[in-house]
Amino acid sequence: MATLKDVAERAEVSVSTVSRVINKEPLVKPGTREKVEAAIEELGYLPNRVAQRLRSINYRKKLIGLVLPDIQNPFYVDVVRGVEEAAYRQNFSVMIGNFDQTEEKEKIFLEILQSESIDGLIVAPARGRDENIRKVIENGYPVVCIDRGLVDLDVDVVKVNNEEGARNAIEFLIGLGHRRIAHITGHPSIATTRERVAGYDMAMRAHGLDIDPELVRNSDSSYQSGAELMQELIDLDEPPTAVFTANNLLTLGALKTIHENELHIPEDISIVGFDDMYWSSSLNPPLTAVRQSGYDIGGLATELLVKKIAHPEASTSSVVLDTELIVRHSCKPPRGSVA
Amino acid sequence: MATLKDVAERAEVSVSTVSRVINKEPLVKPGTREKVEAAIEELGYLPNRVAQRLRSINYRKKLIGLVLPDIQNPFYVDVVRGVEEAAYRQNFSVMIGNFDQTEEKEKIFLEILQSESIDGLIVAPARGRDENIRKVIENGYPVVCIDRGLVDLDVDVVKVNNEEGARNAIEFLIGLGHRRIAHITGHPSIATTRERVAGYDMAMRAHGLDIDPELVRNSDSSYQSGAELMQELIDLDEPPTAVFTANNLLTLGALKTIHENELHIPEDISIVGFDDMYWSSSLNPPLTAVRQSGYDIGGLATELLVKKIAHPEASTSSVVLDTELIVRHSCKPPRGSVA
DNA sequence: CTGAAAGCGCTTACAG
DNA sequence: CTGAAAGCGCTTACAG
Repeated sequence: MATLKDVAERAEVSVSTVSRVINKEPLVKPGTREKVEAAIEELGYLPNRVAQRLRSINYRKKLIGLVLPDIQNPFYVDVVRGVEEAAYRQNFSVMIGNFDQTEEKEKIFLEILQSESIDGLIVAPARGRDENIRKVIENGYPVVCIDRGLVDLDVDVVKVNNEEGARNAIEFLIGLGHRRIAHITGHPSIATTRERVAGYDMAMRAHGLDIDPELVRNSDSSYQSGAELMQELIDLDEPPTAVFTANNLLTLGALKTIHENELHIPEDISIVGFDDMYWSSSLNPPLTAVRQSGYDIGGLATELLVKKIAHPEASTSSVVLDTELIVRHSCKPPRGSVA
Repeated sequence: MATLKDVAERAEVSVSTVSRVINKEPLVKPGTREKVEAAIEELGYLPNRVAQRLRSINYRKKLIGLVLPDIQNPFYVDVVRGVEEAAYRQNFSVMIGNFDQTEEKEKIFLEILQSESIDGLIVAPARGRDENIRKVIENGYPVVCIDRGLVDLDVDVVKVNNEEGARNAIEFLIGLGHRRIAHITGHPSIATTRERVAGYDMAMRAHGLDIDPELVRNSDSSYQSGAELMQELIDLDEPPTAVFTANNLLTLGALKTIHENELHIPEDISIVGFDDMYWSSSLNPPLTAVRQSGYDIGGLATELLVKKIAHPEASTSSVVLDTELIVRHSCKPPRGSVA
């Protein structure tokens, strides 16, 4: 591939000059600029970003890292799209690591990304207290967290109002007449889990409903555990009339179990899931869900990060977006209710 | 962050020696190696991959590019996982580009990846005749295609036997007694589309069934068109009793329309989709599907690419994997049939 | 407005 | 077995 030097020779100028036109610096005589641009065109020259990155000072490496817990979760796919879009718009490349919920893989990715000399990092921390990420921050990299923050560290974070989202879902169910409302939640060490549980508690208490600990079940946030916990709920002496699932994967897992048990939604049981999917209407019946836009979260996180890269001294800021309850057809009043 | 030089000073050796231990070259005295390793440990040194990449000869840059048409399609998510897994196992980083089915974005990504000086590229071409990819190959980059090849170029490809997969699906439906079987296909310029249509044709003819052109409908492979084409099919004077959808997104779109029309699966209409999903059992009823493993395809493609990077002169090879028909509950004999 | 020179953090012959 | 030196393709002061 053609190099800077090739272009310089062709245009009969120095490499410094070529570098200047590539970087759109103003102090180049128009005629010179044209000669150089012609040479670039003729040679099909593409700047070597690796060399640029090596030579550049910190905030111009034009590479950000994105580290995600689970790329199989459609929510994070939306995040990827949002980040990519925003990053490429500002001429940043993005390197993605998916760590399948294991801290070991998270650590490896974080090291690789630092080795790749990123300008900064967008990450959804595995746990609220995340040593791996703390180390990255100590190494001086700008970091913005998405979806959830870090308990003991002051970082930028872009997230959604989980408590309110959960509360709205539960109040919707209560409004329909449900009293025995179950909640299948994620891993308790994840901040979003605790916030969603808090929203559940708050709505229940606000309506004078007791919280039956049997109805609130933990898991590791996976499809598999959504399926298992739903079965436990169904097997209860007094099963719930409605269930609120704390994420995409849990929802899908619960749905599988409900169908296997030949229970009908919403007649036998109502369900509302946290996280909407573009194909929620393809489920039968169409799913009522709490929508958070992964695309927007990813986009905002990227913009925040890019700003932070340019001004590392700026104080941390956090963005909290609202959720939206999308009512479709997976809920109705419980049997025998007069609502 | 600590550099090679820092480590060298600390260990009181030259940078050459440190470089040798990092690269696991054999000719280092054990004692020296230990001193260096201790220094690396103490400083928390991580090699700068950008510098390594810049300095390295071609096949040691340790970076591959992955360019995908649509990361919202769960099949490609599986591909990503397969590629990542295999790549990191061999100490390669991977940079991902998602081009949302547009040739313009594909071109941009391809340029970025070349600028990042990748060792090679894994790509699912947008179209059978893809000028963007041809250019990359001409620039001398090893390329392996997944899912579909290039019509006029001899490239390595890892794919699935689409014709057979489609044929199996249709024969299953015919075996159930269906005669009016519709096929919602992807964009005709994509090779997989044509192969799947060929499988459909073959099965129909083999059983002496006429192919009603009204029942075979094209689209751009998206969720939206799956939904629209399904509606057209339903609105036919003599609607099909079964439908075969050519990919994930098309299946989900068709499902949405079927539910909106309050048609029951499988009583009113049977459906089998190309592409299985880990949550196919969460659909109601659980979906019968032709399974192809994106994970395996991604993994194999990566191994092939890594080999090709090491031996660019090797002749092209292609791997064709088998599909598997996963029978669940979305199909049954048509009404009034005696099967 | 333009060029010569240094240097980013490494690897790779070349000597010894 | 180890070190000094060149160089990957750029950017960035420094002169002019």
